[in-house]
Amino acid sequence: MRSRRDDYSESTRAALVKSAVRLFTERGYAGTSLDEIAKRARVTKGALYHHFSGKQAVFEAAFDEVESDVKGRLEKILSGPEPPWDRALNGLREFIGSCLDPAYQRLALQEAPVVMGWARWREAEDRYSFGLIKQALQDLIDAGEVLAVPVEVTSRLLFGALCSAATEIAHSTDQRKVGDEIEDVVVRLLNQVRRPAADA
Amino acid sequence: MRSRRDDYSESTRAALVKSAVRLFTERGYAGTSLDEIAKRARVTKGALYHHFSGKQAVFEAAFDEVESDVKGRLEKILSGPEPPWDRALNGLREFIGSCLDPAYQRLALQEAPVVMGWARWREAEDRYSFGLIKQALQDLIDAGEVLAVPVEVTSRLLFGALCSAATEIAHSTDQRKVGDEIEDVVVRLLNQVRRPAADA
DNA sequence: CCCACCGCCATACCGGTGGTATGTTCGTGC
DNA sequence: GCACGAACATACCACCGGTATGGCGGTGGG
Repeated sequence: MRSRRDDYSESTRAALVKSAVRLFTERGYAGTSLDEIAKRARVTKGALYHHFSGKQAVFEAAFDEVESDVKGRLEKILSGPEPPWDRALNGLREFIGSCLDPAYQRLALQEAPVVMGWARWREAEDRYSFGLIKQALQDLIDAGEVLAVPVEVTSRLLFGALCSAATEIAHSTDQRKVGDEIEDVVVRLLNQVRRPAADA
Repeated sequence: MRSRRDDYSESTRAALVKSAVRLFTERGYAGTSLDEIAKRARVTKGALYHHFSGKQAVFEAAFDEVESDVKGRLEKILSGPEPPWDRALNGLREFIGSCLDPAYQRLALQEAPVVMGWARWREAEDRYSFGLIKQALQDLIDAGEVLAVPVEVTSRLLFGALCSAATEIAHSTDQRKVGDEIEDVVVRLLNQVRRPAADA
């Protein structure tokens, strides 16, 4: 049976992750010390090293935390009852919205490739947002909604474009305007590759 | 008149920058110490701190070095005698090729936003490759080659897509194949936004 | 009910690194 | 040829990631 100590342990671990997400978001990976992370979780570095193997492991836990959130929201939309094209468009908006979250932006998109190494980051992304985008594109092709394209590279292009654009939105003073412009351009491009036969 | 000491000074500074580019490319910003950079340039940390204000300044010098190379090659192509559309396509290929250089990829595209901070990186990029891409797109619009689109966000989308794609190429085993696929998809997309009237 | 055990966490300490302060050499201009 | 200062070298400090060790308390067997 689940003991009382297990509750305590999981609680402190969660507190450490939460603290890490916040500090990494605010000051970046290099700018935050393990002592700060531990302090904000009201423990010491000893506790931190009991739950994690090192600073990188703490970062990856924070990374998983943030990515899981976004993945959850995206999955809900992409598996909805609407027609494939609409689901894809809604998912697009949701993803752009997620990129505006400072935590997701800095942790998952900016620092993760540097901290975890590109290969490991790419591997992880396959299980998270990028994987979902790729799946959505594949579904569109299977449903005959868009022309056949190399899925891997095309979704990579789309992913990179969206991340870059979302960062631009997040830092602009008039987020609404820039966001609309980007959505407009992307949708226009997507409509170009849409199968004429499948037109509404 | 230019003294002998000025020659010496510039020489060691150049050696430091060259050393920094190499080590930052191989081991990343966090993974290389100033002592290593100095040692490879056959000086000590004291010399390094005489020429640069700190580690960040060394990185930015290395960043400028790498970016200047790419910018030089791109400018040559984009200001050539060919018609605008061909210049743009050639520039595109050249940029993708540049992204395959490990130094440009890791320093300028991956680590720079993290090390310099996104705002400062963006500012710098406006004067380098991104600025050229934006200019090239503007030229295409001015020449009536492509439909009018919001230049800022569109070039941002394009830039992000290309960087992401190029990284994918660089890490793939069959670079030729992936590279061709990407170029194919991008060109196909570009042809979609091309003004019908300007068709060859 | 008690006690031995061990997971959970705290404390103390080390090596390395970015940064600073100070010393030393040597080319340069008067 | 001499004083001056730029161009470096050396010595040192503070901080941080990581490790080793100590101790407290919940847990389970008798």
